[in-house]
Amino acid sequence: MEKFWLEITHECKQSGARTGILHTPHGDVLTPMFMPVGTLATVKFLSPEEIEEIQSGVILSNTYHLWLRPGDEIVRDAGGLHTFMNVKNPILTDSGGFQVFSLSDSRKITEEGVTFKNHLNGDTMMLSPEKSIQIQNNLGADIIMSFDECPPFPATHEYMKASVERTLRWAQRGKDAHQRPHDQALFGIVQGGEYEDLREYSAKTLVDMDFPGYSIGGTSVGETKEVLYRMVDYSVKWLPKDKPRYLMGVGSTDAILEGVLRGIDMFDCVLPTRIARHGTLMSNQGRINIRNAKYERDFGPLDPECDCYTCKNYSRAYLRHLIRCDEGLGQRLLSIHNLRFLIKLTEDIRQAINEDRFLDFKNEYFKKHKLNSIDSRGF
RNA sequence: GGGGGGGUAGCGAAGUGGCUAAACGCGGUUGACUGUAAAUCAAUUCUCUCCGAGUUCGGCGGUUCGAAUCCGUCCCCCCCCA
Repeated sequence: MEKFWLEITHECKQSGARTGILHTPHGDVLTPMFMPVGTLATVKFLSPEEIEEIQSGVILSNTYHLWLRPGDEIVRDAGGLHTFMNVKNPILTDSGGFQVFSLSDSRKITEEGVTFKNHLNGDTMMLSPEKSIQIQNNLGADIIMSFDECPPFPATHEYMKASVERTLRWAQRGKDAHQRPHDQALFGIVQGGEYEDLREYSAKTLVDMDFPGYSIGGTSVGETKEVLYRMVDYSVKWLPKDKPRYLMGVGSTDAILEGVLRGIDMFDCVLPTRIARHGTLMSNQGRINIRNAKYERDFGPLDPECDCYTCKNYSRAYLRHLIRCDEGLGQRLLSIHNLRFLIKLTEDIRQAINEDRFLDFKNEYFKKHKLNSIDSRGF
C-alpha cells in the first residue's frame, strides 16, 4: 500500500533501537510512539483538541464495541471514524480478539470464529475473521488488526499450538476478506505465548503472508515482565526490519523502554487513562494517588517537570478535590497528564535514539525511577 | 397544658431478650488497575492489640444466667391540638 509505510530514520548505534516515520493516509507520525486508547470512539473525557494538544499520534478504537454501538454501518455512513469522531489523527482499530479473551465466561471458540454473549444484553453473537475485517472496513481506521485469539496466560504448549495455528488460519482469512487494502493497513498478530518455537512459527508464517505491519499479541494478560520481554524477543527476531512492530496492550514506562530496546515501534494501553480516572498519576516523582490525604493542602503542581496543560495550570489540592467529588474535569485533567507523560517519554526516547544514547537514557530512567527489568510497575 | 413520635458507631438508617461490636448506605482512609463489560473494584473504618481483650446503642437505676432490645426514672429532639 503506497499510503502506508514505515520509514526508518535512525538506528541507535548504542542500543540498536530505532526511530521512524510511520506514513498513514491520515498523516505521518513518529515512532516509537504511544497510542491512547479510545475504545468507544472517544478517548474517555478528552476532546479532539486535547488529543491534539498532548501531541498524540495514532489513537485506538475497537471493533467489538463499535459493532455493538452504534453499529459499524452507522459509522461508515457517517463518513468513517475520523469524520464521526472529528479527529485528524490516524486511527487504529483492534479486531475484537481481546474482547473474546476478556468475555471468556460466555464464549465458544470454533474454527469458524467465536460465539459469545455480548455484555450489553446477553444476545448470542458470532465474530469471525471475515466479520471482524468487514466491520473494520466499515469503521475505516488507517490501521486494522487481524482477528486473533488472545490466549490466556499461562496456557499449555498443546493448547497454545492449536490456538496459534487457528489464529494463523484466521489471519489468512482476514487478509483474503480485506476490502480496503489500498487505504487500510492490516496487521498480522504474532501469538504463541511464552513458547519460543510457537512465537517463531507464528511470526515466520505471518511474514510469509506479507502484512504491512506486525503486532505482538497475547501480552498484558497477567504474565510477568520477564515473560513479556521474552515474548517480545521471541517474536521480534523473525520480523522484517522495514515493517512496523506493535506491542499490544503495553503501556507502563518500564515496558515501553524495554520494548523500544527490543525494536518495538508502537505501544497502546488503557493504563494511563484508566488509572487517571481512578486518581492515580504517573509522574517524574513516581506514582501519585491524588486522592491521598497528604495532598489536601498541596498547592503545587502535579508534576513540576511535566509540560502538560494540567501541570501548568492546576494544583494537587484542586485535582484531589475534583477527583474526590467525582467531577468530570478531574478525570479529564488527570487523563491529559498521564497521556502527555507517556507521550513525552516517547519523545525523549526518540531523541535519545537519534543521538545514539538510548541505552544510557534507559538506564538513567530506570535508576531515577527505581525500576528494574524484571518486575516493576513502571511508574 | 393535651396528644403522638423519636434519641443506635463521623452522618443517615436497620435491629426490638442470646447467633450483635451491632445489617446497609454515605462519608473517611488505603490499595489495585496494562490490545477498556472499568468515572470501576477491593480492603479498612469504637478503643488497645498478634491471636485476643476492653468499653458501646441519650443518662442513671432495675429485671434477667444474658439487655441496643423488657421495666422505672430523668434529659433532649420533632409533629399535631390548645
